[in-house]
Amino acid sequence: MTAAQTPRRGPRERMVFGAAQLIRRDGVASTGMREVAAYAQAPRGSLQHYFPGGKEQLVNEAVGWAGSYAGNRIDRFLAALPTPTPGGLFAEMVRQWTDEYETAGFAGGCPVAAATVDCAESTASTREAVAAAFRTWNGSVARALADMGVPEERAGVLATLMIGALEGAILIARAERDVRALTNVSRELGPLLDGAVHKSGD
Amino acid sequence: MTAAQTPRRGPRERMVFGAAQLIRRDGVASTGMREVAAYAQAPRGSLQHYFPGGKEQLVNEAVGWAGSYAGNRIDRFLAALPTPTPGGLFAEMVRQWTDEYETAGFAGGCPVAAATVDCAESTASTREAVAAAFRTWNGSVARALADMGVPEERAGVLATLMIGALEGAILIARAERDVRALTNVSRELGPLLDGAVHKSGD
DNA sequence: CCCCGACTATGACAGTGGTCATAGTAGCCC
DNA sequence: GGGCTACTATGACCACTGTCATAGTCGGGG
Repeated sequence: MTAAQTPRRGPRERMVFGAAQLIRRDGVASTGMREVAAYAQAPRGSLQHYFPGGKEQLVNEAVGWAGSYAGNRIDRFLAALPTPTPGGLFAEMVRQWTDEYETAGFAGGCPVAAATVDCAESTASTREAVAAAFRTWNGSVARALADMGVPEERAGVLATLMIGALEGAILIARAERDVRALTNVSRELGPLLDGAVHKSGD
Repeated sequence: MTAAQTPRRGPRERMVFGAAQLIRRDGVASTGMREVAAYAQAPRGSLQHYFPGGKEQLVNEAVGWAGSYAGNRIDRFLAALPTPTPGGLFAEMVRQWTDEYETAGFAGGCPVAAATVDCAESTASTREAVAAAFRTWNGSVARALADMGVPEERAGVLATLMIGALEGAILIARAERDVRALTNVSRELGPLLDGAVHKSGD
């Protein structure tokens, strides 16, 4: 999961990836450009070369990367599920985090959430990047739900519920250093989500 | 809701309150001590007098204040509800945020969430303060649910679900500058919460 | 060989942060 | 009044940030 473990990518992509990693751990403001370069094992001089827009551009790209990653992840979860159900998908989304927290500790949260908290009011372009990331993510989840038989108009709403509940649970889990909030939310929401399937006549 | 509007309190409390306000808007790292003093209309020299522990202490007290505030708020919501139900309480919790966002704009989020994102990994004492704040808040909600007839062992779990879903929805609403996520989560979770009442034989 | 573009390498700069040191004021008690 | 405590006031310090300027390296095409 660290940048050093994926040296195959070019330095530019490593820096975007590394920025996302550092942001989700320390927040946007506490993540320095020099730190990103060092973490990505990239030369400091490359920062201004690849990101002439400065930190703002780097952060926005990191957020965009995180949004795409989350979206793609949904498709992979779907493919891995033997019999896809909304609750099963949500359980997989949650499990990604419980797995990380149990094996790697509670160091990091969601980079999109971090960027929202730190930049929503101060940096307009980053706020838009965050909104776009949530949109991408939400779109993937909604599409997955629709494929499972959830009516179109409810798929988007439930996708937002899933993402929101997950983000909140991540927050609480990190604060408490306990995955309890994550497992709770998965168990409680599972039946509700499954109940939304195929009830078009509701 | 601003510090300037509540000049009755002493300077120390104004600074704690003001810190919470600034943190929830810009995050912990982007909130300066000088800025807090100016915002609270308190002398800069008082910072080191009242908070010898520095910024860490100020932030921790701000987080603690926010936790108590959120907890007390629950009791007031309960008192205001004609016929208290879990879903009704949750709707009130959500409405506090939709009201703020519709009248005052999307400038601020939850200070506890901001402190979690910015300090969970870097500052141990703040992480504990955040955990305590969530514990306080969760305790108030759980007690309210229990009073409404939710079995004790489920009250705590559902309280965490409510707080988590609310926090996540706040995040998304701020990113999108739209209360949609908040209203969605309230509508979707309401029936689920109400269904938990009085089912001790479940 | 030389030029040129892509990329790297550093040093400097101006701004800001939290914190400390020091001095000053106000009010109360003896 | 003297002295003590609570609080205020300000300037300085040092670490650090994002950004820029400048120069260097390297590889390929003319």
